[in-house]
Amino acid sequence: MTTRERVESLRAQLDEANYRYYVLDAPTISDARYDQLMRELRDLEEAHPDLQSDLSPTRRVGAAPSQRFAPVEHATPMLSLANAFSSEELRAFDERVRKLLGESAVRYICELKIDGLAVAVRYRDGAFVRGATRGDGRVGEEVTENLRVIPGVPLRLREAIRGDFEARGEVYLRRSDFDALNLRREREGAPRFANPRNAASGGLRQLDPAQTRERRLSFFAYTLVEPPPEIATQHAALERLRELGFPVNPNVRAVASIDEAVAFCDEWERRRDELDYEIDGVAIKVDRFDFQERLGTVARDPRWAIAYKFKAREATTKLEDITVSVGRTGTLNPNAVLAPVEIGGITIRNATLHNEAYIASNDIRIGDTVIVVRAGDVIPRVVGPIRELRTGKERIFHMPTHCPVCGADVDRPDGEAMARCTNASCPAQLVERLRHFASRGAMDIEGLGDVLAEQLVSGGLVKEFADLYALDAPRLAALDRLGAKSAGNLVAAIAASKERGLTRLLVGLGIRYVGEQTAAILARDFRSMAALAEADESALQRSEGIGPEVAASVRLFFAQARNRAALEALAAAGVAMEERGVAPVADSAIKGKRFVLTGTLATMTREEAKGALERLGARTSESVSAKTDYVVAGSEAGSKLQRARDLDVPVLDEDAFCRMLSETRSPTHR
DNA sequence: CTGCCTCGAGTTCG
DNA sequence: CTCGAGGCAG
Repeated sequence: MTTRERVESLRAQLDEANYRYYVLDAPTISDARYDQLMRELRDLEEAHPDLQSDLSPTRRVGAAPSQRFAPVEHATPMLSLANAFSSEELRAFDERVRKLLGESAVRYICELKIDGLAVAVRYRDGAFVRGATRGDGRVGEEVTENLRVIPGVPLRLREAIRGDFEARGEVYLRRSDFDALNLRREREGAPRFANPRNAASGGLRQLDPAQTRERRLSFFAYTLVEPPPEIATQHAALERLRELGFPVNPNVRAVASIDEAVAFCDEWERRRDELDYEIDGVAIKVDRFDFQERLGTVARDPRWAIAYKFKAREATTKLEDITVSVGRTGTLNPNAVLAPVEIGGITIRNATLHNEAYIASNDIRIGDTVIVVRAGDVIPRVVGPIRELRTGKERIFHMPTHCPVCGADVDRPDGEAMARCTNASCPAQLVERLRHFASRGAMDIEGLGDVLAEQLVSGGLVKEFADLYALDAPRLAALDRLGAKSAGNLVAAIAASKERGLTRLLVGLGIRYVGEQTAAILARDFRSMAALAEADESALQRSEGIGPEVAASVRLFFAQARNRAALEALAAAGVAMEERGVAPVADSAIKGKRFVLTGTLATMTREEAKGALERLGARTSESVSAKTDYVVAGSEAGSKLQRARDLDVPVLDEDAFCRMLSETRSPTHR
């Protein structure tokens, strides 16, 4: 074999491996073998400069940086699609198409709309010669060298088509590559990217193609420009693109009616999170090219296709300010004040920014135009700025050194993420603690929410928890916006809370590391506040799940004179200091089983379901693991249900769950 | 020491 | 719901 033949053979093997990996998704050689072939080829090319070629897989490492991106005129304009936001609009589109064509039924092809950047790639005699961004559709930017480093873009077609050939598609970044990229940047101290599309867009427009390569961009082709006559439909064109060596998205469906297209849209709007890349809708195209031609294009949009857009999950808006609030544990929480923006039917005005480190690592500045997402989790997040829109007037945020409410020093212990107000009687903390004390999981005082807590503290009526129990209706009615009737209801609710029992009282006190579960264990093992107050750290650690940190925190709470006095005042007011409530059933079929509740149940609240389970001796927890016995999934169950399936944990729907409850209960009835 | 598993804390809108 | 961090088993 001559050297030239060996070089050609290596290139063919590497191209084939690439095709099997990126297009067929079925690798046939190991990464190590691939690297070995690549090394041999590189060595041969270095030794024989006359054998070098732009089309060699070795060139995917990235050529020398270019000075700028030259404008490229698209011979055929890169069209945009008209948008539809509802099934009604899709049906109207279908009617118009059928009327214009005079057909009673038209076949469509449905393709996922990948959230990336559209590009055009040109080939001459089967060899990649030029790539360009969409630009405004008529003129784009030349990004040939950047596209060359994207493994999914074939450098040579699998058939050497004579003359010019052009395909179009989407450059995008997989979620997994996006996460890895951000992780790397975080380690390097570089700001995170807000979303995969921005990272891909920036990556493709790097002057140094080697930088583009590091982003690990991917590619899907979806358009064959100027198809030959024997290719008469879009689905045949996709098939052809695949044969030629382009990655083509597999989630495509040819349908015989608009109803099926609507079903496809609904299905993928539901399933969009299953994919490793982001999609923002579905492109619906008339399948037959002769029909497409007859329908033509008006203004900028073709009349033969429409883009169904999913409900938005993100939007851009202005970050007008960052305010700082004080939490019940004294944490200083930065909040984003946003110009109101609608995402998925809800208007967002505020969002948490967590802490100073989050703001810095995402490079968020006051005055920025920011991207806000509201994904599967309902709570919106500010994920990052659009740096291109900066004016230079943006301000970097710094955490205040003094509490914005009481003016006390702010402290941030080494290694901790949160800054804290050091004043234990800071009014803001008092309000938040009071709210927590009255909350559902704690003393459950109905009618005592954030507004009233604020009024009680600022009006000087409550300085510690016990003061609540001295309130009477006339004094409450003196507060703004509280009538005689609601004042009476509140007094009754406060009185009722005296009998909640030790667990809930412990939760309400807000001892660090003591939440619902830990409080329940402490109440179970120590039975009374007095016994708990006397327990030393080693006694506490004998309880299940209590380690040195929690034990020390509990000890510290009871060691402080102020807390002991507060507890005495509560006891004097008549608040129960022992565990109340029902003894669990001695024996039942589900005793000791671990349940996780997720989603919304129709016939009961999550709290009620939890109570019912606990009375039967079962345990509930918040996260699904291999130790979980059952997951109860209501409607709109989220990631926990997914995890249950991954771990093969039995899943009960509401019916099955109710049956289990009643069957378990009946033997204990007489 | 490492890798689960679990808990606590903070979170938005209507 | 997600993150951070404590508890605990191997």
